[in-house]
Amino acid sequence: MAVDLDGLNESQREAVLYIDGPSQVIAGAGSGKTRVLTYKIAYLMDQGYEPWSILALTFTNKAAREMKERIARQVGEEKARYLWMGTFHSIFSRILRAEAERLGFSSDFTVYDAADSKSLLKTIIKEMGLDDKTYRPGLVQSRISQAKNQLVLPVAYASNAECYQSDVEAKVPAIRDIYLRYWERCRQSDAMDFDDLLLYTYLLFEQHADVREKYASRFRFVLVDEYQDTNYAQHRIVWQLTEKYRKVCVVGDDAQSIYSFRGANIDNILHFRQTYQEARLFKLEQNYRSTQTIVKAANSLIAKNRAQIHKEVFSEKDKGEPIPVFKAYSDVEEGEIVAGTITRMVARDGYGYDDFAVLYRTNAQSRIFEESLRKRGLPYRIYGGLSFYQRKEIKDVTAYFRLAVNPHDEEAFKRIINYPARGIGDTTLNKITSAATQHNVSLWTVLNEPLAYGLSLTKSTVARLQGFRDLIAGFASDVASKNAYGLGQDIVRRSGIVADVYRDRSPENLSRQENIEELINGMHDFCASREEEGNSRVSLSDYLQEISLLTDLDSEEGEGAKVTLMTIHSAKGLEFKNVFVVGLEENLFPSPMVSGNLKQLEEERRLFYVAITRAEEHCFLSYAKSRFRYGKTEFSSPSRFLGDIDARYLKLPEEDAAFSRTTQNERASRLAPEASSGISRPKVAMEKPRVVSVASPRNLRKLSPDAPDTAGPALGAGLSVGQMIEHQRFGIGKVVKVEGTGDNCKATVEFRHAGVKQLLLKFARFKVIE
DNA sequence: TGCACCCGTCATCAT
DNA sequence: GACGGGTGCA
Repeated sequence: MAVDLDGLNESQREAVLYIDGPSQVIAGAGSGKTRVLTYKIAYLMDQGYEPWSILALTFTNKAAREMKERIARQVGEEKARYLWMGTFHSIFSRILRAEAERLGFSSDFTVYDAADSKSLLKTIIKEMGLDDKTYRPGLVQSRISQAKNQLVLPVAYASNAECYQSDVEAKVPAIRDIYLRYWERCRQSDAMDFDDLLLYTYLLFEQHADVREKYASRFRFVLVDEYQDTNYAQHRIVWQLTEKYRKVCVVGDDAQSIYSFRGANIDNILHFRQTYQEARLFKLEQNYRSTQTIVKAANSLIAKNRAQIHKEVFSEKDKGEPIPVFKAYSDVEEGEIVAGTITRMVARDGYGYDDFAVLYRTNAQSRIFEESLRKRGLPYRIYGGLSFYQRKEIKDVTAYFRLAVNPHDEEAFKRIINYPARGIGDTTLNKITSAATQHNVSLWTVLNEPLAYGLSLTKSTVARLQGFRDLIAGFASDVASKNAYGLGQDIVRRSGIVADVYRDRSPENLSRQENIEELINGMHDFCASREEEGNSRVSLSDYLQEISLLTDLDSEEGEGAKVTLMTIHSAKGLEFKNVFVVGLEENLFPSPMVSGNLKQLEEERRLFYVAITRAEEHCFLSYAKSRFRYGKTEFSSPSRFLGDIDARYLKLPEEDAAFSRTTQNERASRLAPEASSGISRPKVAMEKPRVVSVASPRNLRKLSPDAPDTAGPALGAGLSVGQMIEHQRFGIGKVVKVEGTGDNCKATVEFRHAGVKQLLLKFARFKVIE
């Protein structure tokens, strides 16, 4: 089967067909980068590469999933599923678990998220008697993170002139000691933070030549997407894997490098050909996404940056309209303008709500838009900010999960040793911690024999500790035999969390109840889909691995078209018909934290470039003259970036037609022309998005202690012969038989394309469509 | 030891 | 506006 390359333009085709050695594809915004990657992977398989010998590293798991689906359409699902595709972090955590004992970790090691690592640093700083004002945990964390991204280990850090010297200058010389202790403590806890996932992968390959050779020869072709946002560690790992066979293709756009704060190094892409000297360079310059005006406006903006690879991005689509710049008098009015414009365009031009995105610099800006959209009844979804897994009650529950899988996990231990309250307070915990530090063992080890470690405790405290120990040990012994869903339910009940949260019906508790139920239901879905794929038992450990690297973007949630609200960073790689880039003010965008630093200022400009180039048909820019921040109203002036765009492509607010970085003349407080037409419209009553009924057990199962499992009608009761359903994997089919009750309820379904299947309703994922 | 309450502090972007 | 730490009382 030959891959059909007709859908590609000349330069795309060249980039796809070159597979003899290293190559670099510089892909302008909207130039079909993903297209090139998917075709190239399909072509590789066509040329005899086995799917499992191809490694493709993407920026988000969602991007990987979508790419896999696109490839599956070309080469078939049964081949595509064996491709190695995912983020650096998820792929390498898989490899690290397989090879964990080489590094002195167990294969069930915990992944510490940013909050865990910050909390551990706080503890260490306190233990060392350092002042946490000088040694701010956030600062220490970012220093250590930087070091790890540069592959600098604690010992090297201490003797590394550059690192240590700059700490001395910043008057924080003890960071090297904190780093060492933090490193040891993570190992003690059998835990890795996000940066460790890369650093230990590098060390694994560096210290174990056989392991490196194993993976270097397994992955005969390595592709890296968004290469402009890789850091040094990632760059080195790619080198370790490809140095010998030199089959590597990196794709990226230096103009869209926006993650330097996470250690991303734009030089990786600028200097790629110094690393791989024989590398071929391909450029994709035709933009298929946006109107000519949008592309030209973006080009005129990015031309103000100095360091970049020269390219001429052009579009042959419609010319399009000039980009309106809205001036609002306040942040609230900015929200009104955006909501009003969306309402108008939906009513007048027939757009759907999912054709709109509101992009901002900081998450804190989302609230205003949330309110203005809600006021008009427009459906929306916010990405980022406090994610589901960061909520307090969810962290409490998952701390139990983590401790069951890995009892040495210090952060999980501290979180729940006294939640729900069981009479083990700070005094006791401090005794345990200091004994653990003193003997270089984990908290769990001390808990097992508190008296042997010389803890002076009252009889009743010893009994309470024993109770907690037995509780966790009981869960731990179930990890190997029970599936994640069953054990998860068990844990929330037996730990006392359910009793605590269902104590009363206060609004906070109701929301906590809902969240915990959603978590447990999510576990059910997770187990069900893994079991449908043929895994016999899906363990709690599998579940934790899955969620530890999930991001907001990865969750496919909610039916119905919704307006997207997200930061520009999260919008990378996405596209929308209509985009609002909001908050274009000095002291906000560019961020005040970068003022004076040219390199960082250029990154902010690239960020703006990314924002504009997300738009296909219409792009809108806006700024507010005043904004409520830090508890008071602040006045602001328009962002200097507005002046960086060639005015030919903009439609400036009337009174600012002569806008050019000179001062604004203050007029009477009335709306800009664009604004008034938007917000004076009558409210439009919005139809709620139609939701089809979901016949999964999800809605029926409640966790309430008085009404365990038996609540709700028998499962499958809603399904009857003759109904049409849509199954997640088998597609549309007709129910021809329903038998059994409760957990054993089975349906026989004739699918249009997949044939006749028996579905165990307990596991099946489908919805009733008529 | 636990809880309620008050006050001071600190605010990007996120795998 | 949100959260953590400290305090005072049961």
